[in-house]
Amino acid sequence: MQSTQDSIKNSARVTIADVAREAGVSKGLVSFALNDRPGVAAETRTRILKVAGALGWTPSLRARSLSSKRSFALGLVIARDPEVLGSDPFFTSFIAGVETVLAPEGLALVLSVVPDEETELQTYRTLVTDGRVDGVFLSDLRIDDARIQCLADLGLPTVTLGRPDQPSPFPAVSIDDTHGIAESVRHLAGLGHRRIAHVAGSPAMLHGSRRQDAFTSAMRAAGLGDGQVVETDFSIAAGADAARRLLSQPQPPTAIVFASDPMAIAGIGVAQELGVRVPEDVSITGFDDIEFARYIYPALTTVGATPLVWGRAAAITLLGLIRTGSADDVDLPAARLVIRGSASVPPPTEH
Amino acid sequence: MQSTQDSIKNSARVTIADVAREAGVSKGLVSFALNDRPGVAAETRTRILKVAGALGWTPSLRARSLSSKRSFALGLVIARDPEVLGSDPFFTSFIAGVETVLAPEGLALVLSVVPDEETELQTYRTLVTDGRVDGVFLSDLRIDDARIQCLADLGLPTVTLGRPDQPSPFPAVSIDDTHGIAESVRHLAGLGHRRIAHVAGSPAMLHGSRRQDAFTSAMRAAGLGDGQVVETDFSIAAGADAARRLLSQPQPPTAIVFASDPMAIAGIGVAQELGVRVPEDVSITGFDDIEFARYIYPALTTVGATPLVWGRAAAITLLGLIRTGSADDVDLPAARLVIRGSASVPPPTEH
DNA sequence: CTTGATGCCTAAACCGGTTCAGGCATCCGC
DNA sequence: GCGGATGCCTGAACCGGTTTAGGCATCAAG
Repeated sequence: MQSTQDSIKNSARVTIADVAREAGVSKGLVSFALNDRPGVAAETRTRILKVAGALGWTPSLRARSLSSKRSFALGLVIARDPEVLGSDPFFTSFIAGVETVLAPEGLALVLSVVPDEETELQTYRTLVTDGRVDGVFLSDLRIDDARIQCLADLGLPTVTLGRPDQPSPFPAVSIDDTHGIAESVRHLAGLGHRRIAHVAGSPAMLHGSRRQDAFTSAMRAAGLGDGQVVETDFSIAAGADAARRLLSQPQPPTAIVFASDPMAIAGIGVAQELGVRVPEDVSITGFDDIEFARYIYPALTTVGATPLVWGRAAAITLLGLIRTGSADDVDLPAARLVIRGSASVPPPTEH
Repeated sequence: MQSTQDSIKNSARVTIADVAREAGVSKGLVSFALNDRPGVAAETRTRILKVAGALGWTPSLRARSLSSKRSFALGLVIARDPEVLGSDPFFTSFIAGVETVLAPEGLALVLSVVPDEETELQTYRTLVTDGRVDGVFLSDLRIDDARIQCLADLGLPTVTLGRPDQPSPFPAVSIDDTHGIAESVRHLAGLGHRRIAHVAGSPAMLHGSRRQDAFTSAMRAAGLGDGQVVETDFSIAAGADAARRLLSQPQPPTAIVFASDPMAIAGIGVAQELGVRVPEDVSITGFDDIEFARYIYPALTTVGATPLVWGRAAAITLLGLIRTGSADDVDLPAARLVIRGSASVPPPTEH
């Protein structure tokens, strides 16, 4: 009978009950010992641990999830057109940063890519009712963002990537991007540019409008007026259109500050196509310092973001929030300008 | 007492037991009715469903996971340097395609980004012992890929992206990329190029070596010898290096076929930096048709991949495999050449 | 009128953990 | 020597589903 049982056991999962029987204690005590909780004699605890190790016991995530009402996973919902998404390396790096924190803790990342905001809200609701995640990262903050209220109503622990423009019950992990934009403007002004334009991101998105404000402020501070601004939706196509419009004017700007690298790269492409030399005829700066920035010609002068670091910080903050119930805002070091070849002195032939 | 219970119930989850009590049947029968299983009278079934709807019952994924030993999630493990990963829009589009299948089914995608292969294998093991996923997508197939055996040993349902070079127990969802490379070579040969080089991807990766073979075959078929080949690791940096080496030769090629768009874009950058005009002095083709390809200058002639479609197909196949225990290989339409401005007739000044 | 099959349903075990009430010693102070 | 606190441990309930064994009618076949 026993040998039969043994051979059966081989194919079955080792449970906490097996450990308890083998160690001669109760199931409950095994659970206590395994979770480092007080109320277990030191000697008993080591014996239980030894037995568990010998038996090759592994906790069942599923059972743990059910009884502890946790899921040991974090969620990230991305609402973007897949086409646009692909060109933006932000998320892959961000996720890689998140993983460096999650993996050692045995936590998983649940990722959703959805087409629009309505679906996104629905996805959050599903994640909660399914108990799929213990918390989420909220990215791509928008002006008057409906998702904040939605997540607050759902009671889902959340960390926002950036500080919302509205009262938010959630900790924010932010990186100051206005500084980098200001630096770009100062850099260009210092090179002698006076007609500097800005290809802004979407004004509906917080980082879009913030960068745009930073641009205007910096222009004024430099005594260069408000500067021409073209608003886009952050897509490459829109960036290219904006560049075409700016450069086709009777008196085009001598420098363009783009709100993102993909748009800036498209801008360089448009300039070249129009026969406008970069940086001789027009200087161009970007934002993000994506890998391509180094490898196109001329290499892109841009503001270096650090999505990997951001991911780490956000993950650490979210874990803290989940475990302790509260977490402080985190401010990452401001993004700095990386000077390369796409920005130079303005053309001398200016009247 | 009842009103007290009612108010308590408000804050608690509606369980299958509540439905059973309200409908005047047993828990088991409710489960049967909810899962469309035979053995429930039609009238009883509708009554149970109505009660469940009225009570706002939602199945507990966690409880379902525990008892049914499924996790209702699929996994994707990506082993790449995050830096390299960011420039490659493949995965984001692929994931978006996967999501279109998963979301309506109420399934989730668990994503891992790991730094190296050893960690990747460990991640698969963890996913299995944790019962975190019901199946995985295996991407970036390598020559003599150790992961196949690992996944087979783990008994984890898997779909491979592409057909492995070894016996594999898993269904493969493939797209023929050799055709596109051949088309590229024929296109260039047709334009009059005779010295065509290939910047290959990693020879350790299946799609790298396959494209390289396709290049060589196509060259021979066109009567142009083997063609010069430089192997890389698919990184942008390596692509740039390769282009620099090729173009700095005494007799540089008049056309370069790159194994990926990011490398091709870097190649165009290098050419411009060296004062080599594209396409006048050197023609360049890529592979993938990433969004940037359209927006750089000159616009990239490249082979159009369809990662979104691939994601959909892979997800459908994996679901089929999980549900029925087997699935057939799927062959997606071959990737086709997209002709843009980066490839043109070779320079006439050739001796 | 039995026998057996079939259809509908119940009760209870089960998945594998967590948690809580309480039992029994032991040790403390008074 | 006694009441109470403390430490260690057990047993059982619990999380919320799925699944199986079996009970009871009903109905067709023999």
